[in-house]
Amino acid sequence: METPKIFEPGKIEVKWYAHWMEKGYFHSVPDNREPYTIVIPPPNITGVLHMGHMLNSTIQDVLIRRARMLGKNACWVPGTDHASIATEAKIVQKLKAEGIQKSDLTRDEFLGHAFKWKDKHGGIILEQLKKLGASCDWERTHFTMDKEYSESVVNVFIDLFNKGKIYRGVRMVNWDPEALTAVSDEEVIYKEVNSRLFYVRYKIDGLDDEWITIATTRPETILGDTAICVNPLDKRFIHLHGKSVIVPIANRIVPILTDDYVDMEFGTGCLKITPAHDINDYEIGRKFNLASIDLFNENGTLNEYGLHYQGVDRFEARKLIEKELHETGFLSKTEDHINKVGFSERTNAVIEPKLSMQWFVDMKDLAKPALENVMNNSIQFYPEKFKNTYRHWMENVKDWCISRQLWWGHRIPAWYYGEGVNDFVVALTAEKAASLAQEKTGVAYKAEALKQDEDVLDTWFSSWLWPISVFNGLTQPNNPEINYYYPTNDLVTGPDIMFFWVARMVMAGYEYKGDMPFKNVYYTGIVRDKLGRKMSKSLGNSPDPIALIEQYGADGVRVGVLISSPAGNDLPFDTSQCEQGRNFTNKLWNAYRLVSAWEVVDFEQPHSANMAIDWFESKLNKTLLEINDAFDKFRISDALMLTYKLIWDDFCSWYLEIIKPGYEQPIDKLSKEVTIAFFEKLLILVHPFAPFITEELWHLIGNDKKENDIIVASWPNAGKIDDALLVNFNQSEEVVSNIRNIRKQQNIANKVKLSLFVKGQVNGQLNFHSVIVKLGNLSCLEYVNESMKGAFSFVLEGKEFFIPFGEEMDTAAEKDKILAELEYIKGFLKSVQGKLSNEKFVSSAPSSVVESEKKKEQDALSTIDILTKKIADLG
RNA sequence: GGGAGUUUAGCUCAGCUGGUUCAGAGCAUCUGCCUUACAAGCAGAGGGUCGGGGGUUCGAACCCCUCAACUCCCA
Repeated sequence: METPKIFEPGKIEVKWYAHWMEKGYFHSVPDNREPYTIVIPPPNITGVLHMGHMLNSTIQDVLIRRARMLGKNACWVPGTDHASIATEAKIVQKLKAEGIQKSDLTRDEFLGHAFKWKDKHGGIILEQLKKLGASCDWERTHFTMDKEYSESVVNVFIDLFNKGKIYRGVRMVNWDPEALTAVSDEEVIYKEVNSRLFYVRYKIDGLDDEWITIATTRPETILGDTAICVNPLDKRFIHLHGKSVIVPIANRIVPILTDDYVDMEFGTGCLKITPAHDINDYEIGRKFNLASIDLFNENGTLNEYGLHYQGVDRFEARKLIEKELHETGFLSKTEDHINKVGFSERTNAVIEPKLSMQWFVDMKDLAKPALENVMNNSIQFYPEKFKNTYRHWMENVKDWCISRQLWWGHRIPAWYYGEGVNDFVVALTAEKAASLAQEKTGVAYKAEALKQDEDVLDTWFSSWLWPISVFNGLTQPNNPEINYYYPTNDLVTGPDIMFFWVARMVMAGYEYKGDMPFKNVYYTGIVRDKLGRKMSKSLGNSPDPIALIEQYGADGVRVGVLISSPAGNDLPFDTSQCEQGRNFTNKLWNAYRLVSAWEVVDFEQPHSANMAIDWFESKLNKTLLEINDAFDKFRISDALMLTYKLIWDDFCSWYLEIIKPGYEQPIDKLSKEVTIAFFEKLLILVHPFAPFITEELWHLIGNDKKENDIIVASWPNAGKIDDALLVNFNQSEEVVSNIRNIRKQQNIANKVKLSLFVKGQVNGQLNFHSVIVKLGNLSCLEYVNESMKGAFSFVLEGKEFFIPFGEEMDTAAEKDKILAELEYIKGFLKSVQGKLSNEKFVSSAPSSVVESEKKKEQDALSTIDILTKKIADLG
């Protein structure tokens, strides 16, 4: 049966993935090989594959596959994250659609629904990764809420609490009124918004018709004012020091304070203080011991302190209060104003600073080794520029709010035995808690009488243990697996989760393993669309990766996403890149078709083939070194491009064209064998990038019988490199290009054979004589002592090449061309001689540079000489 | 407001310690070709004051100053 002209990826992808799985190639167990470990950044359990995952996972798979071929024990641990806020929101939404309110359910009922849903829909993304070819060790798939994993998380909480690094307290936190939970500082995204600045008059208490005007962007919080504040140096207000004002609407009397925090330039220079609803006001409130009036319910509506606005949403209340202030004459004016507002990373709701009782991790000690070991490159960042960002965060790290008012997640193991703020103990089980409580108070408690904290932990409080817990390193310390695989080698992730995740894994690594969690962190860029916009579900500008795989093949897509994506740079993605990737796989396919069709006959190897083999061997070895180097530096795109060019240009366009016998002619045995051997090496080099087609070709090309698979083939070692030969071949390429160029310019058909004469070849033939004859389609290649008249010519490396004219050639055009060349070279000579006649250059430049300039001068002079003669010859 | 980074061909990017690897690559474009593995291809070609200005140097894409634009991080 005829091999199809076009590579069809669909069927073979399924076939080979199943084969690899069946053979257990992805599965790793500790042995005496060197381990190479990557833990996947666990995607949300509810997630579907998007372009970011594509990029990220392809890179990881490339690294893993190459490591496997290098003979390392490669282990890529997959898994998913429970993603508490996102998942809970999804489940709440889904229940709502079924007419069930979360508030109508008990915690256990809700979790029942959640787990059912997770079992049904969770982990779709892992199945999608398989389509991409990801060679994860699926037997090791973990989920951050697995039993043993959860145990680690809870135990870490208990441990940090016992070490005094976790505390509970009332603090100003970022409240998400939509998700109804506190979130960490990192989960708040600040954006500039167009808002308005409201100027509101407050009457001075005890004085007749004396007013002071404040400026605020949040008039709805007036009802929570417990002071106003001016700068002590502000002359405008000195007479008001010590006085009080009456808060409009609330009619409460509050003091005028002085503090240099107040910016005299901003607004009116007079600030209202609402300690419950602004972090800066909160600080001033603490300083002056002010009362805090919390105006809002958890969902962002006003509570009883909102008086007649009770139950109204905060933004609606802003409008209504503006109206009331206006009607009652308190509002003196409003101005347009741009300010920064915090939004929830998850729900996009406007964050409400809110005072509440939460759990925190004290980060100071944890940050120390985490900062140090990144700065001293024990842990390497690629690209290095992210070290700056990392350092800045670490040096200014704030305590981490880890409690979330949700149900989906790891429940905080704190147990309350009374109503007092400190009436709790922290323990794994209620029974343990009961005995601890007894120890603490001297009173006997029954386990059932204790009430467990209702909150769960921040998702990242579990994912920061990922590199340890996927090997059960906390529940079974020093087990053989953790000892073998930890620290892992490379982490591949986006810079957007450097603080959420990377930094905290480093902290947990040093705290619990006394060692780094990984040696290298490769930060990928963000995948953007052609217009430079971030790909997102809401914009609908993200192509469906699975559809892309179906269209271009998994290999094509993998090559497409990697071909222009250097570390840390954004990847402006366009499907044309997948097209390029697919074309590349097709090129490989057709190279195979050519080689496989050659019929072997035992006869002497042509000289040109012999030369091509010598050359390509050197070329391949040299490029292999470059590819290895690119990998070592995490320059994955470069490694791919080097591989791409080695195959497309060097192997297909040059090597195969030289080797290839004439139409329906057989090939000699040796050439075919060597070509197959080259092809196999090339397939190995492409395999990390394009696993499916390479496995297919590997078998088609003859490895089927040997029952070995390319996925476990050995990465080649670079053999000898003959640099002189490479240089020589380069020159021959140029000769051929020049011949082709003359053909093109003179409209000489490729089929017409030409004669080529060379002047200036001192000893015998050109190295690649036979190659030039073949690729130039020459009838003869001869060596002469005199310049030829009536011929096209070109000059390379001091040698003149002549192709005699046919009958009617345009000598005038040829002459113009040479004249232009002459002009150029004269200009060049002038600049070189300029340098050489500059005494300072000659005396201060290194001698090698001066020498090379002198050589340039000589070359230019002789070329000018040749060209001048040529013009004369043309008449 | 503070900090970091980027700016090189139409697009995406290389360019290491200032000097023949110095102006490069891939894609795109243009021109010939359905030449015998591949038109998802082959062969050629044209594209750049290296963001602007100034300086240091015998010599600057590279070092310094300055301006501009964009991006990211933090508050």
